[in-house]
Amino acid sequence: MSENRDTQIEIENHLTLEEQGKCLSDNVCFALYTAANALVRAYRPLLEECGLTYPQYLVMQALWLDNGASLTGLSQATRLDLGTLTPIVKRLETKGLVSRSVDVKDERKKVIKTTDAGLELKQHALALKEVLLNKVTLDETDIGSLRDMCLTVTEDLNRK
Amino acid sequence: MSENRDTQIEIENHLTLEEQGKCLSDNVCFALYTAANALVRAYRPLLEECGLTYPQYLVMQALWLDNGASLTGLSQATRLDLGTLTPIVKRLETKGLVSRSVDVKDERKKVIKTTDAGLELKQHALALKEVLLNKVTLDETDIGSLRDMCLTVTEDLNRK
DNA sequence: CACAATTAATTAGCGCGCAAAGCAAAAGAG
DNA sequence: CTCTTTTGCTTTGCGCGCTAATTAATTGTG
Repeated sequence: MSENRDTQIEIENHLTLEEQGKCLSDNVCFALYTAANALVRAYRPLLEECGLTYPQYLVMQALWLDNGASLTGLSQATRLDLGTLTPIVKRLETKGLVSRSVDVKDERKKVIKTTDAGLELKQHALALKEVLLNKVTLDETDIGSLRDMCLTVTEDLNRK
Repeated sequence: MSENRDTQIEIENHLTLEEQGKCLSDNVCFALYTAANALVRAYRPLLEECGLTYPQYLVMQALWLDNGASLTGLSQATRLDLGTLTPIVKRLETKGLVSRSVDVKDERKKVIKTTDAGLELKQHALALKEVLLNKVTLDETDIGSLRDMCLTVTEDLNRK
């Protein structure tokens, strides 16, 4: 029985090569990937009220916290690539939620500012977070450690 | 002091409308979204050895566990939309890793099978998971609860 | 001061991820 | 057996997310 248990541990810990479980759900990677997709999918109908997609919502949140940020600044805040960010911010500009101007001190930089309309969205949009979190059956403590573990994973994977 | 503490709790628990923190990292949603992006990004160079993207890798894993599945079956296993899955499987077919044939019992269904080349990838590809997990500083227990919480979130958000 | 190196942002290209619309095969209903 | 409904898959359109290549402004160097 002790040997049997050792074999189990061996399988669980690193010998996942051959039959690492009976379904994809046994993988953290799959679970993480799927949860993020589910998140965006669940947010979609809610954010539609504000005319935003989830990534656009992220950018707006970053601007509500730091209005007038540069694209590079937004890239660091949202952890989105510049090549991803440029078209997102352009779409926000088209919607009249954001203004893009050239930084007078450094003409390479753009200054992104929320318009009045963009600022008006803040209350409504941030309230949606509660709607979504209310669907989740995890308690506050678990939510907190889920967040922290995700941040750890992100940091670990971005290093090197 | 007691009143002060109540205010704090009020802010943390649901009054996130006004200043819910100083940065996006305070949000589970952002943390989850970002971790999934980091995951795919970190997997990219590793999976390149196999000529796979992460979603393609997911489909291959599903097939290694259940060869001959239908598209709908793969959709349930991978939790990916059919509209997402069709082009992915076609690309796998183009790469010679998968075959697509019509189910003789029900001509609406497609039977997706791994080719010999697709089966040969299994050992190499599944080993990459360890390479990636070794970068993560969380211990086995935390990885397990991260996985479980992600699965819970997915289930919660997919309901209704 | 000229000139290489760096930095900020844009663009093109590819592969998702999903909603919506469409189509053909199968199952149900009368 | 016809006719509606359902099921399985495909296609289109749009918005990411990122890599790689490009452009322009700034900084660093001799």
